Amino acid sequence: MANIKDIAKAANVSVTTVSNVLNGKANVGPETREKILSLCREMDYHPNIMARNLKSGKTNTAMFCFSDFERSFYLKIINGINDCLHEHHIGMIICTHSAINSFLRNGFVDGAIVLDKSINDRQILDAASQDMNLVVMDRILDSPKVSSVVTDNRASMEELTKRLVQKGYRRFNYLGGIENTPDHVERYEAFKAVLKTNRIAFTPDNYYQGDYSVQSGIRAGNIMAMGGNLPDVVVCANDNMAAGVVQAFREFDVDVPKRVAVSGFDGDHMSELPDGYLTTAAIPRYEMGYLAAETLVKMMNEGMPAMERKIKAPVVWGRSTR
Amino acid sequence: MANIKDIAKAANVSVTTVSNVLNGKANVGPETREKILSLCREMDYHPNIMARNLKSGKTNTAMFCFSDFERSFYLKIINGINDCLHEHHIGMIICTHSAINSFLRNGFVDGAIVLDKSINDRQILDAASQDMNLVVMDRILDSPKVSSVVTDNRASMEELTKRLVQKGYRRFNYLGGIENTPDHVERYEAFKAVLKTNRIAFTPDNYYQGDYSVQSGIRAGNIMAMGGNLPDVVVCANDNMAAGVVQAFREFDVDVPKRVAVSGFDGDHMSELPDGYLTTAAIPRYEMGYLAAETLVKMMNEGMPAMERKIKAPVVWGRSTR
DNA sequence: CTGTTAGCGCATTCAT
DNA sequence: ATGAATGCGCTAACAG
Repeated sequence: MANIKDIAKAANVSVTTVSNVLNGKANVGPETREKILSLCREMDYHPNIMARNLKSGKTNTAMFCFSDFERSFYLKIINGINDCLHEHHIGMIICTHSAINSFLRNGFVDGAIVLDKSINDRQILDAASQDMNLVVMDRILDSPKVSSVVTDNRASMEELTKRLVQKGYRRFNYLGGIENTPDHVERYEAFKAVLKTNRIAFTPDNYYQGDYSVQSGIRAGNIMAMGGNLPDVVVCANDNMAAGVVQAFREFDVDVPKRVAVSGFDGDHMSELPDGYLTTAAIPRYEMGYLAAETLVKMMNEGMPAMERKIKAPVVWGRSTR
Repeated sequence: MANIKDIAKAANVSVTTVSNVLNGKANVGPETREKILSLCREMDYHPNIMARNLKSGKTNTAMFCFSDFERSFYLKIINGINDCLHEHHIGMIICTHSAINSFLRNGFVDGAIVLDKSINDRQILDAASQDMNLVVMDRILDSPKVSSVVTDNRASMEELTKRLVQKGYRRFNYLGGIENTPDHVERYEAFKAVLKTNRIAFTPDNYYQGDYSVQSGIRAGNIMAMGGNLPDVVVCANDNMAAGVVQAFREFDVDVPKRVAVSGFDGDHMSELPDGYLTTAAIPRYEMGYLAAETLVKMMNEGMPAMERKIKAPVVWGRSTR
């Protein structure tokens, strides 16, 4: 592989001149520039990135850290991140939990986007204190050096609930997720707030406790159907549970949406229900990835201070509601 | 960030000694070694990978190149690749078509796994001629320097068909994919060979032409049902088309599998059919990723010559067959 | 407009 | 068992 020295020798100039041409400096004569450029093409010269990085102290590479390979929506996030980074000519490396510590410290990357629950806040703050540019997804860190990109649970659930009310639904059941998780709290509170504003009754009887799993949705659906506690609509804290509820209702011959409507939250493809069936707040995965990357790039390139971005999940209407 | 010089100074030794300790050389006194090691911990020293790479001429990083972010099974492949590379302490970077040329030439990676149809054979052979270690997936290159990992279409379709015959199916329809694609040719030929061996009749009437899409499956299914040409089983060249056939049959109240059984090929999750419904040859995505990575690592580390690996897709029985 | 020089952080001879 | 010197390929002061 030809290096800059070879080019310089062949062109009868110094490496500096070659370097200047390569980096677009103005202080090079036109014919010298041309000669060097054509020589580079002829000799198939490509600058050695390692050397360039070593010199500049930067790598022009960002890392995306995640751990759950089961959820296909990660691919969409990766897609968004990749597109943005590529537009800015920044390389992307992917790593999982086990690799993060080594990568983060040895100057292999200039920044990272972290979406990996197995990495705790402490580790992230540690990395941030070493001047690593960081963006976390799906969590918020109380640090002025770490940006975050999260779903706007409140606004999204608010809109979903509002529109359900507008459609005429009055008797609501709510199937919550794991208690104390921010997702649960925010979605549930937003839901209750809208009902309250509309003076629609909501009692503890109307609340069911789930754990985000399809199973817990089935359980809750069974209980509702068997107990005869069938509302106009069951609002679920995520799609999985909504799928479970639908499944349970099917067993009991409870027509969805004629007898009871069902809504979810997430908007990812599921094997349980056909695409487009479930009314839900669809988290825009690609866009969130893109925005996370964009945020990171601005921090890396322009020294932008850390910021927090909440992304609203648009409501998608399916056949599970009228 | 502390560097090797800082450590050497603090330990009152030369950088050479520190380097030797870090790289596990034997020629260092035990107490000196301990002192240096503890100093590294104290000062939170991490070797600068860029410098190390520049020096060694290697990057210890591999690249996975793909382009289709819509297909969720890519995540499984990535998972397999990642696991293998990580076991060997090799970093992984992901890139898409647009980035490959720059990455491949400037010494940013030591090798690459390519699963991107928008990259043509020529580009790959070019890279190989520059001593880049390469593994291609889902295609075979006629080059002694490029390894390949592909699905063993013949063996898989053979087994699937054999087992269908064993189960008593005698009247077969076949729904083929796009003509001249290796996948189509290999699967179709294997299918026909098994029927022939078993002296089971198969005429052009029993062949339907599809294009791998769900739509083309629906069309074929409609034609079969409307024409009254219903066999015991429809063997499809992929899952998508099988899903289409099932859907068409449902419209015509043709019971699957009681009246007609249906089989597919691929084994990826689909939104059209519930998981576990379709009998199919399930391509082991994770394993193929892992094997591709393993092959690459051996080429990189042990100079293993290029090789070709065919991976059999195990038959998975679902409810679409008896 | 062009060249000389120094050094990024590290591994690797070759001495001692 | 330890150290001094050299250079990987490149960029950037500084000189001319």
